[in-house]
Amino acid sequence: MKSELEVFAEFLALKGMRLTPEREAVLEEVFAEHDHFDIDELFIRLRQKGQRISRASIYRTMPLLVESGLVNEVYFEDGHLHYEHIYGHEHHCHLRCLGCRKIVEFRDDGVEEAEKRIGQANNFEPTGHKLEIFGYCSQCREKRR
Amino acid sequence: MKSELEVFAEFLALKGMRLTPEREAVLEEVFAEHDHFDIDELFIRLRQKGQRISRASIYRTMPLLVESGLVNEVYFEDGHLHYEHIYGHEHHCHLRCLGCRKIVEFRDDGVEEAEKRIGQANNFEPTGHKLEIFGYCSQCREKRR
DNA sequence: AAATTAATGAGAATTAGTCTCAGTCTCATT
DNA sequence: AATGAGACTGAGACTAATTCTCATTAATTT
Repeated sequence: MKSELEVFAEFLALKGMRLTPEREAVLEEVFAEHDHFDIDELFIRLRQKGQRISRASIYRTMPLLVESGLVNEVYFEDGHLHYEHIYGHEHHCHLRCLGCRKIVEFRDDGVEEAEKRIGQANNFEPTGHKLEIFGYCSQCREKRR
Repeated sequence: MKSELEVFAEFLALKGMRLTPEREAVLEEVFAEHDHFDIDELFIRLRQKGQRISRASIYRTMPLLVESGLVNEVYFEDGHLHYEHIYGHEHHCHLRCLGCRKIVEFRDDGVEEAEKRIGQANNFEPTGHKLEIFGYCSQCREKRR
């Protein structure tokens, strides 16, 4: 399997774009931790590691990472977008606890099938889906009693 | 079945808040058309109907409508949130065409079951879900050939 | 009616994200 | 090694969505 760097390099090459140190730094940091993140977090993490990168470059790089299929926009909350890296991970969706805001990833074959079924029923050719289930985790359920 | 106005009035009363003419106008306009909308559209529609309401009041009212379960945040796009009224409608999710941006509503029992199943598997008590399926509608599929 | 409380509009403030532009870097060609 | 074309960068100006402030108004309670 190709490394994310290879994937990104090929993607950029195909678009006649360059793999610059800044883009590489963003890519690396995005894959450095397995957690959802937002632009500001990424900026701060990069700065802490001594990278001298501007916010503008991060904002410019993110859509490229999304377009190349390495990264996903997970949700919009607190007034800004949140991302996750997805390359190298099986497709998954999210459970979100309305109490503590914890997020749990899950995988479910039924949902994959539903995508196909619903696509057919509506004459759509599905390319993917995003499912969020809201609710309360066991701890928060306890507290609510 | 209660009217949306009754639902909203009860919700507000429960929170010690008032059902003002402005809040009522927003509520009414939200249910006046069955279509997704954003704040600005709503503001313009209200103005066109002669309502003298400020954007601030609309922004203040929307979270109340969402919290009371009458309205849903559908998605974040073009830099702002889009809403739909849901009270009185069966729960549904959305197919989104990546070509023409058309949105089609669908209902699927399998997804409802998946919600329960996934909740149980992860020790969550689900209260709802949001599923978006991305893809291409038949027209856009043609064009892409 | 007075006091209290909630809500409003207007516009200032904030914030995420985009855009501009002058200077830099890369790379293919001389 | 120098050149030129394009791609890329950072800094900060800009835009647009949303929130906040505050003086005023409206409703409710006393």
